[in-house]
Amino acid sequence: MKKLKIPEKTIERLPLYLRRSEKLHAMGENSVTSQKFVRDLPGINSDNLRKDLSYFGNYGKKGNGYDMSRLIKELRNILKLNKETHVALVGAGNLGTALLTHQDFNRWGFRITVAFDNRPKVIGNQIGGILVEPIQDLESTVRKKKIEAGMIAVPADSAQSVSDSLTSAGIKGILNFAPTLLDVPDEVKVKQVDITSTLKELNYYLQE
Amino acid sequence: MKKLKIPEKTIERLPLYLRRSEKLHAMGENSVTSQKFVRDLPGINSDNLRKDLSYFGNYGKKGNGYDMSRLIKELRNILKLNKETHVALVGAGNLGTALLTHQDFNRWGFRITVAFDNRPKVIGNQIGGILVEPIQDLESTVRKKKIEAGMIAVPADSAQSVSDSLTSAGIKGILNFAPTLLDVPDEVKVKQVDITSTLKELNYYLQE
DNA sequence: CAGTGTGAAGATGTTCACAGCG
DNA sequence: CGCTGTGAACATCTTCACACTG
Repeated sequence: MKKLKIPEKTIERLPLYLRRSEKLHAMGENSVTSQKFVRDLPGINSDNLRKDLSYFGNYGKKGNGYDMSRLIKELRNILKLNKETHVALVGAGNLGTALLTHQDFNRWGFRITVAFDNRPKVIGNQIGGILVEPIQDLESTVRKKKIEAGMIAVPADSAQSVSDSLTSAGIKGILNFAPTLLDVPDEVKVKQVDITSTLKELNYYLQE
Repeated sequence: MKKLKIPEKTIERLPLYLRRSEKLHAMGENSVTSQKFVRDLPGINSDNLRKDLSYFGNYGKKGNGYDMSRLIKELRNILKLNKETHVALVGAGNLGTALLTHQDFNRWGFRITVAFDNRPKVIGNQIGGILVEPIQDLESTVRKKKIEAGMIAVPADSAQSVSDSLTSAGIKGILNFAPTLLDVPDEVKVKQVDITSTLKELNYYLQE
């Protein structure tokens, strides 16, 4: 087991491993070898799995495999999914609504605590049990409620200004759905979910 | 200029370059150096850009930079965005609705031509100008309308069966929003858009 | 002579192969 | 003796540095 400097690629695979562990656990499997584990995980082989896990500890039993309940616990722990993370949603349009009503987040400790929009028609609505507040209140509310992450689901041209408000309110992570590259301070981590770009990428492969 | 074996990472960046070229073009810039081009493209430097482009041709003028209108044309061409790609959407829930009403796709030649759902309440509705058809009709309609790509926005437990229908109807590319790893024939390219996984990944970086 | 295009060096990520433990 | 954990070999991707051209 090595400490520190864990490859980004490894981190990217951890949620996948967690999902797979839970599935195997639900199927009643207990001791699972790395070989068996990665069946159905396209593009990942047993070496990848073993090496990835080895960065964090010795979770396997030699000659046996990995104990699913143990692995689930370890992965949730590594990904810090045991504590609740409070998330702010900005932009309560179609996508924002989908996110607000997406029940799956809760299972993983993500709680969308507040939502903001700038359109009078939308402000004051309850969506998925969350009140949509005016964008002007963003900074003070985020600060007051100790929100840690933000999701940006606004049109491209306002994404940067929303991002600025979020970061100046002290947010440390942003999930950006707008097709814009955000300029943020170094200590803020941004993950881009750019559906149109992904579709373009897919398109490249579409016509051999 | 080299031919073939273009790195995946390069392909991933092309949509970004296209977006940036269009922005610069709109700003009236014409000849743009690689240095200037990559300002605002976080994580990408001028070497990346020049090398990436060099896989496809010599688009720059030495001592000058790149001509934006030329570059836009070349990139659209490489990504095959000049022809229309017909897309089927499966699952007309909140996310599906967001996708159906997402105008941005059209700009890039993606046309969602048909939508499917299995819930009687939803079937027959028009969303974003598209009629939601019963899932039973998927294979025949997809075949008849020569749909090339599918978007899966159904719950995790039905994603694989939808994927099977899509591929057996001859689809060559899938954008999967369900948190499931799809098992598809080799010739089918899948791109995963897994919001919860991305959020978990972000969460890892969130606490120091 | 500024800035592209590109081999070569360096960094990061993956696969191999096997020592060692249960 | 089977399977993990891990150095070492290999492959891919990024950065460097500079020859070359418009």
